[in-house]
Formats: sequence, C-alpha cells, structure tokens
Amino acid sequence: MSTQVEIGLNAVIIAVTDKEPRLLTVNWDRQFSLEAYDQLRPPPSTLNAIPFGPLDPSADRTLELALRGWVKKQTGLELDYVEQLYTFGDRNRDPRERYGGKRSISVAYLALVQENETFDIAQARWRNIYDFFPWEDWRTGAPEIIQAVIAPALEAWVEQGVSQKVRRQRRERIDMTFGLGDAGWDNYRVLDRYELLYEIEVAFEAQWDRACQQKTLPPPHQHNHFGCPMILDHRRILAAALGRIRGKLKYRPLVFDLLPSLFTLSQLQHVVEALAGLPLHKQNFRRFVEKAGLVESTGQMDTQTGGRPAALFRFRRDVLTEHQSPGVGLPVTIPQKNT
Amino acid sequence: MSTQVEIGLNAVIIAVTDKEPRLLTVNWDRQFSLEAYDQLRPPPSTLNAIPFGPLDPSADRTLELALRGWVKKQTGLELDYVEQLYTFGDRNRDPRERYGGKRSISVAYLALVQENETFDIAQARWRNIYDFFPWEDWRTGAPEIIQAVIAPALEAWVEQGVSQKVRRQRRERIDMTFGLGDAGWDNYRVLDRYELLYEIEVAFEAQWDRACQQKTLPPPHQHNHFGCPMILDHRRILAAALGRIRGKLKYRPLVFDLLPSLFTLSQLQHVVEALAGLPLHKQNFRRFVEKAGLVESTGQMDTQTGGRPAALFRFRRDVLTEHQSPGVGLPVTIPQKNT
DNA sequence: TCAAAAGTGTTATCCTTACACCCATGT
DNA sequence: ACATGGGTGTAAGGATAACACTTTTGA
Repeated sequence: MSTQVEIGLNAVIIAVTDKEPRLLTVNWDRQFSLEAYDQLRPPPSTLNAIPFGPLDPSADRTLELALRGWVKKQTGLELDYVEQLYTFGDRNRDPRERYGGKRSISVAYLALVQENETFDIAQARWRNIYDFFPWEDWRTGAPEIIQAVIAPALEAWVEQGVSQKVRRQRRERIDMTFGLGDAGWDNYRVLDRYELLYEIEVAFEAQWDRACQQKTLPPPHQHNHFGCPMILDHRRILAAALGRIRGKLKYRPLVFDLLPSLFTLSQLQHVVEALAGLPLHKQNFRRFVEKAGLVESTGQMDTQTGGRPAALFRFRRDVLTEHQSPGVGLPVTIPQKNT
Repeated sequence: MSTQVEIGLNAVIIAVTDKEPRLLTVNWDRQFSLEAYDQLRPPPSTLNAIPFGPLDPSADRTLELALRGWVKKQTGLELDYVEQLYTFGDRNRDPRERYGGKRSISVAYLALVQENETFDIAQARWRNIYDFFPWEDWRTGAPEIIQAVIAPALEAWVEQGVSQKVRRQRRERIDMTFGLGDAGWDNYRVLDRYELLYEIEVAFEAQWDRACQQKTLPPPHQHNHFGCPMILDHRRILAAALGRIRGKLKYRPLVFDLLPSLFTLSQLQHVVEALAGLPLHKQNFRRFVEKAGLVESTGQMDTQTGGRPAALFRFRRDVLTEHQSPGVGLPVTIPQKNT
C-alpha cells in the first residue's frame, strides 16, 4: 500500500544587488496541476515560489547535475556555486498529497550568482529577501516591527501557556530566538525564528496549512506584518538557506560568486552586510578581510563611487585551498613522534 | 520511462567508549536481495554497512520519525540527538541499479548515543571509526601510515598527471587535503581525503565500483592499508558524518549525548579528542570549557580514576539556549535607533 | 566649498598559546 | 615513596572592539 514518491529539487538562488539580498522567485501556478485539488483551491497565481524541478531518476546522473540542468533550461542561468542544503520530506508538505498526489520529497540546494546574469523566464522575478523576513534586517538597527508587532504576538503566546512551567519554557524560547530579554540577537537563527512564528500561527502559511488539514477553504493569501508568504514550505526552505549563509559567512568566503571579478572593499562589505543583516564596522571589517587574506589589490581604481575613488581588488584564488585561521576552535597540541 | 525511486534512510550512529569513537555497523547481507545481481556477485557477508531502513511514504510522517522508528525496531536504540547529514543520490550508488533495481536515494542522518545503551540486533556491532580511516587519528602524532603508504600513493598519482599544469593542480590538492608540504592538517576535511583516495583508486570501494561499472567480477573485499572498506558508498557517508562532527565540535556542545550525566573533565576531554582525532592541551581545554560555560560542578567526586579523585561535572542545561561566543565571526556594530 | 565615500592610526582589553609546577589518591 | 592522573599560575603575543581622524573625488 505504499504510496508513490516523487523527488523534487528546489533551488534557492540568491544574488546581491544595490546592497540588497535577492531571491529568484517564480509564480506557483506554472507547476500546479492536480485536478481534485485545483477545483477546491484555485492556485493563487500571485504567490511566490522557489524554482522547482523534478528529478528524472532514469536520466539524471546526480542530484546536483539534475538541478543545474533544469535551472539552465528554465531560466538560462548557469549556476556556479551550488551546495546541498537540506532534504524536506514531511508528509503533506504539499497539500496535494491529501488529494491523491504523490508523496513529495524535496532536496533543496543553495546557489549564489550575480544578478546581472541573463535569464529569460517571463514569470521569474528577483525579490528582496527581507520582504519575506522583515525582522531579519538589522542593518539600520533593530527593526521596529519586532517591538511593535512580533514581541506582542510572542508575549500573547507565552501567556497562553497552560502551566507555569510551559510559560517559562516559552519565555526562554522567545527570548533566545528573537534576542528579547537581555539576550542578544543571533543573526543565523533564521529558521528557528520562522518556525516559531509558524508555530504560533502568525506566519500565514500556518493558517493555510491548518485549513488544508481540516479540508476547509483556506483564507486568501495575504502579506501581513509577518512577512510576505510563499507557497507550501518554501519560506521554511528560504529560512534554512539564509541561516546557512549567515552561519558560513563567518568562516568561509561565500561572497566570491556574488561579486564581479573586480570590486571595491566597500562593495564587498555591502554584500556581506546584506546577507548577514547586520552593519559592520568599516575598519575592523577591512582588518578581517586582510587577516583572512581574501583579496589582493589590482592597481586599478573605481572612480564611479560618488566620492573619493576606491581601489579595486580581486579575490585571491588560493584562499579556497587554504587552512582555517588559527584562534578559531579547540586548543590543539600535536606531539612530535620520535622514531 | 522514468525508473522507480526508493527512498532510503541511513543512520550513522556514533558513540565514544574507552576513549575510542565507535560506529554501529550491521552486516550487509541482511538487506541484500536482488536475484539478477546476487547470482553474479554473492553478497560479501562479512562486510560492514551502516544501518539502513526504507521510508514508507504512506506511513511515516517525517523522515526523522521514520528513522527513529526503524532504528528502534532493528536495534532497540532510542535515539536522542539526531541531525540530518546529507542526501546521497548519485546514479548507481547501489550497483543493483544496473541490474534492474530501483534508483536509490538515501537521506543520511547522524545520531550520537552512549554505547552502554542496550541494543539487541545480533548482527550489529560497534566498530572503531579509525578502522575505516586509519589516517584520521592524530592523537598520538601524525599516523605513520601517511608517510609510509598514503603519501607515496598520492605522489604517484601526481606524477601520472598528463601535463605540467595538471601535475601542479594535483600537488596543490594533495598538499591541502592531507596537510603535506608545509600545509597544516585540517582535521575536519575527512570527506575530501576519502574522496581523494577513492579518486586515485586506492580506496577499495573504487575498485569494486569500477568492476561493477564494467560488469566484470569484482575482486574480493579486503582490508588494506587504506582502511577497512564498507559496502556501497557507506564509507563516504561515514566520512561526511565524521567531518560534520569535527566541524561542529568547535562551536557546538555535541558531546552532550555521548557522556553519562555526571562526568569528569578528563572524560570530557577524551571524548572530544576521540572525535576530533587530535590531542588537546589540558589546561587550555579547561579554559575553553569554562569560557563556553559548558559545565557546572556538582559537589561530587569520582574516586575510580586511578590517581587523585576527580570532580564530577554535569552539563549546564541552558548552554543550548545560549548565544555564540563573541570573538567568533564578523565585526558587528549595531547602531541604536533614536526615535 | 561641501557632501560623500575612501581610507588610516591608536589604544585598552581580552583571548590564545605556551610554558612549568603542585595536589591527592592507590599500591 | 612513587606512579598516576587531577588540577593550577602566569606571562608573551596576538586578535578584537572601540575610539576619531585624514584624504580624495564630483557637484
């Protein structure tokens, strides 16, 4: 009696332009086609989705090649940096499963590109990542939305706890994930925060999923204070991707593929800031870059900066083959072997 | 014409006992049953495999629950800490695919347990992880096997490069992955190293896979200087797991689930050393633990140490809800918003 | 001349790394 | 008493975090 399985591949394709991190989105309706379901819930054609493609188990040699293949075909983009993110396989992650659809397992990948690359799918569109997570952008200080809207919602949820103990646990959790109380903000806990908002049912997807579960008619999708919703679990996937990027930024030169081959140090800083969602200290950032040996100066200058011209740098090819910076990690002492 | 797909779940279950990291292995033949293939290649019943279970798409609510379920059923182990590792989906990762088997996609999970937990599968067995990767244990200094056997094999491969350029690239690669030349040893590059040994065909699995590819009879499995082989791509999965553990050890308290609730600081250090494959400086390790606030002292003492009695500690429950240690990462400055 | 952005110097403080040494128990 | 493992002090050097300041362009 085991249901059929379908393997899907999701591509979280990210670029940074004009100091903003952007996600390549497509319209959901292109991929929506299960009659039983469609008649009940007409596909919301305005809704954002992460690009998606199937795995052809007989043709595709590897998952990553399959992904590169259909991304190229659908959008014209030749992906460069690609890494596997996570595999999502909860039952009913696609509500069509409830109406006779196959069980859908999705392997999500993260890709970093330059936005200026050409692509040619009419319904695809770059969107600012912070449209989906307005509370994640701390570059100009703590977002007002947290104090104004999110914290009260979280408080209400804490108060609804059935016992003292539950309420205390909830309090701890909201303090930690959103850096309330006297806790600090951890920029990489993107997924924890999204999942909390989903759990307390202020993320729109939670309401939609609940309706599907009860087989009642879901409310129309809407953009509320808790960010622009996406179809299915795509916002969860995006949250996982952003968290991964933020975690890796600290010790891996991910920004490589997001910048042109020549760039100024400010451009570099803006890209990192856009992704980290945090403002960086200019000089200390430069020291950081210098210590990591990330860049080397070309003699050239960029005079289009609007102020004093900036020196142009390029990445040092060999950072990728280099070793971890010391001072990060465990206190190792390797003994000499005397033979 | 799309072939059928089968979703598998692999559990890399790891414990540390007697200062050695151990992997729960099972015998392959329990799960081996495709006639066309079996007749050609009788299953090598002595071979190690990582525990494996199928996903029942109609019954299992989530991948992780499915995994916990069959691990419990097969071995009696109740897993505590579980994390998704990676999804392996290369075509022919299971050679039976060539003989009419389904395409096999495997989602690998990492689980950490205490070895003293009971389990009751007759054919399961704990094995020292370094049986599979003898070159990864640097606790008593650089393993002799590297200079004696591995480095020469790598050198030979470099020399076989068709051009100057290829030879230089290969040299760079071996220097980086194995810390030859003047480069240092990066303990977390476990997968890179295994994949290199596979690529140059000294890892036994490479020879087996090549034979399968040519549909000739593979040589009998054997333990050579390049570590004890495993079935299919299981050694690759294990390498990914060990690399993940080593990477995380530096900034996450993974050791939680590997130790009894009360332990001495030396025990803690030995567990970390066993997994990291590196010897640690005693006092600096203690400072590290203290700074991270990992433990709190109970008044109790352990007198069974063979020397001066040691103070017993327990983990601080709230480390999990705490924030990143400062000094790790980007130079952030969050401005105050004046309203 | 002034706004805008690039780029530099200099501290106090904390963390890392590396030493060498003392303590409490069982045999 | 001595082997065994537990536990501590301290100082040099380096990295971080926080200051404020100078330089070069375009409008």
